[in-house]
Amino acid sequence: MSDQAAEPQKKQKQQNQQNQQKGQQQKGGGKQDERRITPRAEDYSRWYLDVVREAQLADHSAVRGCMVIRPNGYAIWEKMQRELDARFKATGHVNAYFPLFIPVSFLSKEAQHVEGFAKECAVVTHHRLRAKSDGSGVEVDPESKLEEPLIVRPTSETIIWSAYKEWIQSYRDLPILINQWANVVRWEMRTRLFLRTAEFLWQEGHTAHETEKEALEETHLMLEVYRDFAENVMAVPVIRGAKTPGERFAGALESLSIEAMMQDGRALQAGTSHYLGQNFARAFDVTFQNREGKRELVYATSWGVSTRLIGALIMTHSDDTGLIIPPKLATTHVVIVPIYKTDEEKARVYTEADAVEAELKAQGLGVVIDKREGLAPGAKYYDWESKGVPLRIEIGPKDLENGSLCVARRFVIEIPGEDEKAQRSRKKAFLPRAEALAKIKTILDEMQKDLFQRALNFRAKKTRVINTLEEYEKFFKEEGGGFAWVHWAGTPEEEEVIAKKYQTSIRNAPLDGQFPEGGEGAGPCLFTGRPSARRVVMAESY
RNA sequence: CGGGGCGUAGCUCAGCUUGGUAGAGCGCCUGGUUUGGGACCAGGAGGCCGCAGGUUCGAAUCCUGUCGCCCCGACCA
Repeated sequence: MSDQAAEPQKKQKQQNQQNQQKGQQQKGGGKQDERRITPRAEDYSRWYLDVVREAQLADHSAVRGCMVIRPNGYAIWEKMQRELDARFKATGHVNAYFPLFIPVSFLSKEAQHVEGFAKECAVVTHHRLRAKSDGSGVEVDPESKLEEPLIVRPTSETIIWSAYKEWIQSYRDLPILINQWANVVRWEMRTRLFLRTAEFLWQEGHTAHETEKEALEETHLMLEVYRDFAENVMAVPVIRGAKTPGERFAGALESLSIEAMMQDGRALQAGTSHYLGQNFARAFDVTFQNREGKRELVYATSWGVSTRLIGALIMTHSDDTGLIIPPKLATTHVVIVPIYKTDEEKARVYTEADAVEAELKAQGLGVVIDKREGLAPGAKYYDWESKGVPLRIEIGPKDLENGSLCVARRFVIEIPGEDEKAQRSRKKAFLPRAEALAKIKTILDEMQKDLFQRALNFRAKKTRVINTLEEYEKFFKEEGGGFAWVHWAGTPEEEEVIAKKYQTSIRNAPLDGQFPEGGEGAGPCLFTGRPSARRVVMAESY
């Protein structure tokens, strides 16, 4: 046990030593020594951290479990916000803001809710510091103890429903369709940048409705908004479905999710939409007079996506060179790298680069000219590739002479067996200037589609309809795993047993229209043999 | 919370076993030569060796305590 635990450390140390030696032996050496990103095949989770670091998306902060989102990472989040917010508004929602702090007593008003979140709450107990008697700094002033402790919101259902109670009297006050952009804190034991951090940014929608039917429709509508965003903006294919009772949001009657497949075959829950029934209305005594004049409890939904989406984005598209940003989420679409030898060439190349920049900006594209001195063009290529910029335009003396532009795509769809050089030449094209400028947007659109198609192909390759336990075990233990479509009719207890045994879990029970060939219809549960009406998706997960 | 590991330059780490002038690579700064896939030369800046005690003529190194971080596990809307 202890040896196993020590193993990765040892490995890392050895490797660092080797790298160091190599570096010393062959100074200024080849690509191998310049490698800053661990290949996915070697260590997927280190690859992930390397990509985040090289693209300067985020850093670990001085606070345990919390990250600093750097400008490159925040720019992606801002784009996501803009796209999502427009979709929320288009479906009739408005934004508002509720407090960061929630009285402890609020949380406990909904029994399941408090049970789900109690173990990961940050608690505020005092409101003042005082100087230490030995002058060595400050300490909590015991005199300043709060009468009732406050928790830092892990989610806002309780504080929001305490407000809704004040707002709702009649069916005429419904529906309430509110979204909040906020940060929340969940004191997670183990964290990973973007995927699970103690504090994260998200949006949370909280709606109140007259009827169950209307609330359920809202739940499905927002799930569809998330699907549309994931697939058409992030280029991440997702499976929509219902969580099992054991995996439901604390306090929900139904939890819907979108699940995406990462490049290691594991599933990532990318968004959730919950039907909360009358649970929170009951907890906060929120009733309204309905059309028949009778008092009734309000029906609720909540739904959210978080900065975790950035993790999904990375693990769906990026490669061993670094980040790949889908064009629709990029703030910089094109980087221009000038190439020159003499000062005279430099002046001419810069003039052309400025002109190209202006023309592309006029098309509404984000453009940067990399005018850094003393960096070889190749170094700049690697730099921008690791940051995920979709397109690069190289402008050199050759282009000035020929009236051409060299347009290089960040990626092309792989052809099996193709070596790196061949792939590179497929990425680059010398095009007549006018044609290049006219085609940039088309190329970006193509790339957006290619990313989605590539992810879809990958998921298809790692998806299996499975009918026997032997096959199931083989799929996950020997064949690298992925999404297994199986029949399930077990209890929550049985679900836990299976999860422990195979390290897999039920991601969701997919909604209609998504079943793979041969995966439709009823059958016997894979684990218990009991009859099951439809298949669920099982996978290892993040 | 249990088990393991690590704190030395901005980053990755060596030095510690056997105490004696603080090191390497990358990065950074200056100047020059370079520039179509990770340039080179020369010069330079940068350290309370996590923190607090102790042993010693002398501590990055030995001892004690403490704080922090990472990994494995448990936990995880």
